[in-house]
Amino acid sequence: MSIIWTEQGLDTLERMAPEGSGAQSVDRALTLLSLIGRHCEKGASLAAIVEGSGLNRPTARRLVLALIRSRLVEQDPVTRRYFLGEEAYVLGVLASRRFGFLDCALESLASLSKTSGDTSFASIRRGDYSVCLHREEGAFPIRTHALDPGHRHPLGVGAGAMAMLAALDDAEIARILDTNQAILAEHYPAYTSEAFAQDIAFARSRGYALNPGRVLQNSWAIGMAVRYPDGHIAGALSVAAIDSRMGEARQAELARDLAAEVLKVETRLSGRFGAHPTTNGRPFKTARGDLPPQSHSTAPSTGGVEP
Amino acid sequence: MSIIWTEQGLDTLERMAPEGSGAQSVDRALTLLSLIGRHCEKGASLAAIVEGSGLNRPTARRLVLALIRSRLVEQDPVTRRYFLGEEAYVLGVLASRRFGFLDCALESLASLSKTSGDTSFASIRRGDYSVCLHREEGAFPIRTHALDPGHRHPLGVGAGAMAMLAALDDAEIARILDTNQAILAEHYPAYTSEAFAQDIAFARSRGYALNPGRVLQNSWAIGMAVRYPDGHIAGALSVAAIDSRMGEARQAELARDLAAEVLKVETRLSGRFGAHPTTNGRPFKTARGDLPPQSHSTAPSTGGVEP
DNA sequence: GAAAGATGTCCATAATCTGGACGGAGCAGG
DNA sequence: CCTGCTCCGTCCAGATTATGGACATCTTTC
Repeated sequence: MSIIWTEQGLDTLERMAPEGSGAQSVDRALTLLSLIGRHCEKGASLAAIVEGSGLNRPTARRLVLALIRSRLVEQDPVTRRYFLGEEAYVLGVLASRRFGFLDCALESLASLSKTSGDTSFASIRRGDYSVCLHREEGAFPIRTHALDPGHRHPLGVGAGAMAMLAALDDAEIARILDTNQAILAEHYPAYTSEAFAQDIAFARSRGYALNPGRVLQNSWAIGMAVRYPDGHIAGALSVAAIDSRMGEARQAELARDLAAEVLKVETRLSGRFGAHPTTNGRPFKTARGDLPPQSHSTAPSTGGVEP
Repeated sequence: MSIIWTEQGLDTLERMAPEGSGAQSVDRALTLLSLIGRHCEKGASLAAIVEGSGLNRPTARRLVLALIRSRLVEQDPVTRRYFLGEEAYVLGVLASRRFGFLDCALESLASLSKTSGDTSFASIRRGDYSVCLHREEGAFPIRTHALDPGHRHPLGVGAGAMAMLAALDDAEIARILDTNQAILAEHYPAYTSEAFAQDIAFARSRGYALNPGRVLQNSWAIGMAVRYPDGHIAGALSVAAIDSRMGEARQAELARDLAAEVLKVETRLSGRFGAHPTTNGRPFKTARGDLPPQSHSTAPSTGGVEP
């Protein structure tokens, strides 16, 4: 009925292990971890994990037990459902010294939702996907719950994700769309190549991305990308509302607010990561989608430090 | 020379796997993850990882590669050092819906450091250890850097950790001290059984824990535990200063401020987790130190929901 | 500029993980 | 109260997987 793809499935496993590079159980376990993260609100049942991972029950359970031993995952003793654990929180806090996008964005989301009355989101790119980190509700009573924290959509699907996609160069866009081809065709019929081309062109000319109800009918949204001081993309902010609240005029208005907040977030990021030009105070780009299992001397692409 | 135990070693591995419960590479990999988390500031070299884990290089590298594949870890292409990756940040954000201690504490840390001029910390309990999540510097020029984010000390070592320890019941305290015995003897000679008994008694009678320079000479601190609405411990706040700024009078003064901020944090936590009495809006206690590899019906101890 | 110190890699051996099959808990209905 | 169903957790022989000593390479040091 809905086009949404919440209980998203066994995509990652297949594509992930580039090729016999050892430690496969670890790969599988971490896939499960990510999967459990997506169900962070209500927890993941073992069945859901099995279903979502393509593994079989015993294997999944053994791996999840390992995650529990490390406290990355907890199991509700009564519901038997699996949740992210305390260690995940701790690691996140420690990692946020290098990836503080959400920290810098929260305030702006609050402001956006307050002035607009609609719901705003922060998303980041993770490989060829976009993950929602936070949803800030607005006061307007009709709210679209198309996107929950933890949910993941292919890059380009949704306003924030489209803003991030449109900010990339054409070659990479092509690669990403190609990689996600199968999933797009299966779960997001509204996102044809033409739709992508159109949305990308729109985003580039207008400066903001628009999702004209492609994921969920009547649920429109606009989004803008946020960049680290060095220019690479930190994430995106977006605001969603029902279509009747997204006419041309209001789009322009929201886009103005959005732009202002994006600037603020970038300023905060800059204050936090831009100050250490020589040291490693900010994330370096990693290899992208694939990851040819290391090549000592063939990583000049971006460098970790200054140009 | 220093008593501090920063580059802490191969303790976890040995004790962790309760006994042949499968998925051992996952255990090892996640131990490495935690280890890398401890070096979050400057990154971990492969040598440090090898040293710290007790594994050998090839194995460590293979496991770290698996972590990199999952984006939980990144490697600086030039330094070759390993850092926590973006996925760790994402998971942390998602987990923080259930463990938002630091979110609720940050503001109070800022306030504490501002009014006192000294450095304040937020720590949480992780098993039989205490992990520092955040350090907020004060204005006073002489600062002790005894505790960095990511650092881990046995429960009871340091003011915050002692506050959490003293809040537990005697049986559990005994178990914890017993578990940590070897590490304490080796790395924290100042923490004798008598010292513990004394500090615990002090904390319980005064309402705040005091570290009279036991970790680092002249570096004193006071700490107080913070609780979730259901009474179980969320973490601790602490303030550290050189001994000359920790006389009885100032202790009392700081303790008063600390108590006020602890109350605020607990109020925030309550607003965030207390509101959902029936649903799973807050973390449930997990099994403690060990974790007898699951026992379906023998987990009535704490229950996940309401009494 | 050569030694020392790290990092990354290979491959035969040995231990580990896999997954079909089984037992049990909780629940709805007759 | 029992039956049927679903979901969860566990076991064990077979097969795939990980292990770590030894080697190659790059970087730093004296």
